[in-house]
Amino acid sequence: MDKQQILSKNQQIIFDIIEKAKEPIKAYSILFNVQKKGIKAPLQVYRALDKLVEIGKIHKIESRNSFVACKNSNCQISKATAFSICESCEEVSEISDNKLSKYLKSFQNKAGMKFKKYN
Amino acid sequence: MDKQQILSKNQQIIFDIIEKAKEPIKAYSILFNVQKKGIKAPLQVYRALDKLVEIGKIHKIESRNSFVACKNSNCQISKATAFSICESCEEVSEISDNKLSKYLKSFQNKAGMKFKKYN
DNA sequence: TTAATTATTGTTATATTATAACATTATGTA
DNA sequence: TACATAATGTTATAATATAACAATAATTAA
Repeated sequence: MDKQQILSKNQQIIFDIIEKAKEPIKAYSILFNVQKKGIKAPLQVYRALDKLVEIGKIHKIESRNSFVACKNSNCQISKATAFSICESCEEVSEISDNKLSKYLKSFQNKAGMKFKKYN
Repeated sequence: MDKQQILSKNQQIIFDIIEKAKEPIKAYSILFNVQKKGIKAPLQVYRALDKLVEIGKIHKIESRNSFVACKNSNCQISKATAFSICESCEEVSEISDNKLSKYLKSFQNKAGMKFKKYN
């Protein structure tokens, strides 16, 4: 059972934006989206992002400087998290813990594509 | 057999710096180091870095915005590359292709430490 | 329930990382 | 040689992230 973390005002606003987004979203893009809600400065966004990453509600895609909501409902911070990123369409998807080792062992997905990079 | 790539002047200068460095090194730190050799602008550094990554001579550690020389002598671009990063001392080491799957399967190294993140 | 502590917020300025745009020179190839 | 491609040089600017300081809200201990 995950202990349910209560988010602060800014954290909740910013988490909602990230969760609604169809794809990884950048800090300054988030900032643009929340200005109507009174969040005006980059630091307000970055602080919320730091916290959300820390408690495992979101992940940072380092190679994209972007953030996504965690899709593995039972994702614990201590578990390994990995993302596959399509080189042509840039689609990013979180790989669940079970799939992870399979993916990495075979280096190949169902469509026969091989992975070059893990970020 | 790897086809030996001949590096251009700037590429060679910048690769030498990275190879000599004991740890991952940042673009602007490289810039500082090569100014005595006539490389003055960030773009000159970034262009060389891009090329060196492309041909597999160096890797970018995305989460650190840093660059390291490839330590796997037979490392091919298409192969998976992974780094372990110590959370306390920040030491970064490249994991060779063979070790990779072992590391990821067991999620544990010889000292009994488990990994939280793969960047 | 006050006092002390910790987390969160607000704000301005600035540091760090990376690319756009344009002009020139060198290198490889038909 | 002529043509194409890769590499270089330079100025300006875009994009990403943090420092430093002040104030307020929430939590915990006495």
